[in-house]
Order: sequence, then C-alpha cells, then structure tokens
Amino acid sequence: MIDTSQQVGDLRARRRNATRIEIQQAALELFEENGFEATTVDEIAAAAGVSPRTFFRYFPTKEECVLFDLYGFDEALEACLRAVDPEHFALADIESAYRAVIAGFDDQRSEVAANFKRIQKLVLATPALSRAALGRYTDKSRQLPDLLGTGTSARSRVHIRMVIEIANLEVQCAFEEWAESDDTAEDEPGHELLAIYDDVCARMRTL
Amino acid sequence: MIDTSQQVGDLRARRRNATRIEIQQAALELFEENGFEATTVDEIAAAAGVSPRTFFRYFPTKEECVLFDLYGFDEALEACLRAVDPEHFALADIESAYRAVIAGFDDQRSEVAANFKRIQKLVLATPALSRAALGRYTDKSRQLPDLLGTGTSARSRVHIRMVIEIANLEVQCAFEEWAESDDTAEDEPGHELLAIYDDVCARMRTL
DNA sequence: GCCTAGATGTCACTGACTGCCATATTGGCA
DNA sequence: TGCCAATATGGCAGTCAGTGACATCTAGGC
Repeated sequence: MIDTSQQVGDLRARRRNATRIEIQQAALELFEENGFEATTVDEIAAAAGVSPRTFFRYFPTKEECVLFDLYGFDEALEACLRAVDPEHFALADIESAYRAVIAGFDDQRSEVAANFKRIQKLVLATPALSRAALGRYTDKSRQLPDLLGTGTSARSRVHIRMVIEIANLEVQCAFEEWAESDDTAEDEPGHELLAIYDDVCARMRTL
Repeated sequence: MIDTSQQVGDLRARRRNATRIEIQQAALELFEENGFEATTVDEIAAAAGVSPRTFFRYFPTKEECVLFDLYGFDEALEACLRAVDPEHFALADIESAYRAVIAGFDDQRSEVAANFKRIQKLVLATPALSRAALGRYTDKSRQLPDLLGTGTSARSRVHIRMVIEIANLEVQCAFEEWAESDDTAEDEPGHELLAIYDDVCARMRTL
C-alpha cells in the first residue's frame, strides 16, 4: 500500500511539477509584460488555465510562483553540506557546496539557466520579489545551523549562521552581476556564472 | 512664506510624531498580547483612538508601525557616513558609524532602549516582521552606495555594498543577542549592547 | 468498469491597503 | 476677535491577496 501510494505520488508529483512550471511561465510573461504589481493572481491563473484557488494550491504567495525552487537546488545544497563536519565549519565549505550546485546547474543545458536568468532579472527589477527572495535566503541561513549540528553550542551556532549569511551574500552578488551582464555572445552561461561567483568570493576576502 | 510653513510644519511634525508613538504603543501592546497576525489594523486604530484610514496615513504598512524609525537613527547613521571618503572606504568606517549611533542611543536614557528591546523581541518572534526588518536593512545597503560616492566605479560600488551588508549583518546579530540576553540585573542596557556589538564585530573578523 | 484518493472548481469570507470626498481642526493674519 | 487656508481626519466604497468549506471531477489500481 505504501509503495503503491508512493509510486502514484511519483506520477502525480511529476504532473504537479508540470502544472507548476506552466503557471510559472504564464506568470513570468505577464510580469515581464505588465509588471509584477499590475498583474493579478486571477490573470495569471486565467493565463495558465486554472482557477485562482488552484494557483494558491501550487504556490503559497504571488511572489513564490517566481521564486519557487522548481529544480531542487535547495535540496542539492543541503546534500552537499550534510557531508561537512559541523565542528570545523568554514566559509570555504559552503562556498564549495554552492559551487557544486552552480556547476550542476550549468550541466543541465541552457534552458534552465535561461529561465533562471529571466527570473533573476525580474527579481532585481521588482522590490516585492527582491524582498521575498531575501527572505528565502535568510530562512535558509536559520535552518541550516539546525540541520548541520545538533550538539553545537549557541556560540558556534551564531558562527555558522554568520558564515552562511556571508556565503548567501556572495551568491546574491554573483547572481546580480550575472543577470546584469551582457546577454550577447554568451556560449557558456553557467560557466560564466561560475567565473563570476569565484570572482565575487575572491573579492569578498579583501574586505 | 516658506519660513512660516516650515515652522508650522515643525509644530505639526511634532504632533504627528506624538500620534505615531501613540499608535505604535497601542500596536505593540496588542501584538505582544495576541500576536502580530491575530491583530488587525482596525483593532490597533481603535486602541489608539484613530480611524483605520488614519493609521495608514501614519504608517504605510502594518509592519511599519513597529519598525518605523521614530528616533531618526537612519539619519544619524547617514550623517556619520557622509564624513567618510568613498575612495578609501573600509568596514571599520561603517562599524564606527554604527558604534556612534548605538552609543548615542545609549545616552538617551533607558526609555528609548527599553522600547527598542521590546520591538526587537517582537521582531524576532514574528516572521512577517523579520522579513520587513530585513527589507529595511537591504534598502539601506542599496541606498548608501549612491549616497556615498557619485563618481565611483561599478566595481567599487559592489565593494561598498558588500561592506555595508556585512556591517548590517553585524548589527543584526548584535541586536539579536542583545534581545535574547537576560533582562535581570541590567544597569546599563545601552552599554551592554555596545559590548555585544564589539564582540560580534571581533568574531566576524575570525571568519 | 467500479472505487477511492487526490486534484480542481466555486463560493463566501477576512483583512490589508487605496482613492475620493466631506468635514473638522488649527496655525497665522487682518 | 474672527476669518482663511493648509492640513488632518473620518467615512465609504472598492481592489486584491489569501483561506476555509464543500461539491465535483479525474485518474490510478483492483
């Protein structure tokens, strides 16, 4: 029974993901066309061919239909970080974890990368989305200490959080520079991003 | 004419500030009593003796009636930073600016500090307020580069922003530790905060 | 081809926030 | 003192995000 329901869930999960992507694409087009504020959820739902109520079954907020982690990057990051020893936790550890995720993100052909850049541009241009994206980063930086070390002291928890926040800042800056960078004549967008990320990390060290 | 209106504005501004404080106090009590989400703006307005419409003339959002900078700290910080040379802009510059603001905040007797701690605790306990507070910090980190250097390059603008974000992170951590610290037997709350802040800055250097 | 879980739609509702217009207050001036 | 004009306030109607409840529909497994 459990196996059956899980397999069914697997099929349904794929469908759900497909619907999510459809809604997101409809939303992105409307936001790019008319702006985030001027677009209502009802319009997005209509464009995606679902009811407004269904929209909120897929995304908890209007912002989240842009920011939702469709490709499981958060999970990939956590997997990378679980291998790290919480006692000797340094900035380099998260940096390499992020690096691995960004590299894998490069492997998955440019369609995903293009969508990401589209989203990133929209986020940069929309205050409400910037705030929501920021909230996501911060949520991460508060969840990860709990996930990493259970027996660590309060002092080291703060240390871990600081390290994570700085790593998040690096990623944010890298994504921003990447989104602002010239689109013309880009053969390897993901690699490009990786180079920008490394550069930002290097600059961070010269603080 | 201009002088007159400014003097009138001065008197009215003081009244407006008084009303703002009244609304904020009413809001704080209700939030502490029933929680942020469970409290409606209508209830706050009623408790403060104004109409709901007037509430939104004083604060743009429900969150802002907690976070609004009643004491002009942002302005004080900007004043401290204006004296800095944008070309040789280091983390220590913002740190000392924040330090000066926090110290001045200590001078103004403990009533202000107590209110701040109250607010800080509420913010920590309320996700919606945490996000809004975060947004404020980030807005600052995007405005200050423009304010500091007009002729600086894009590269140094990013550098300035990074420095500011790190400084903001230090302040956030310090405020959090301060709010979480024991209330019992505190003679000098502001000085206490200053010590915590210095400690956080020192720890940040060991990243 | 039925049976049930999960997906979807509809409806009604709350609550934040805004624009508009009428009214009340108040500081400054004749 | 009493009027004028700027400003503050209230009331009202409306938009829109988000939620709960209930009915219906769909599709996978037997």
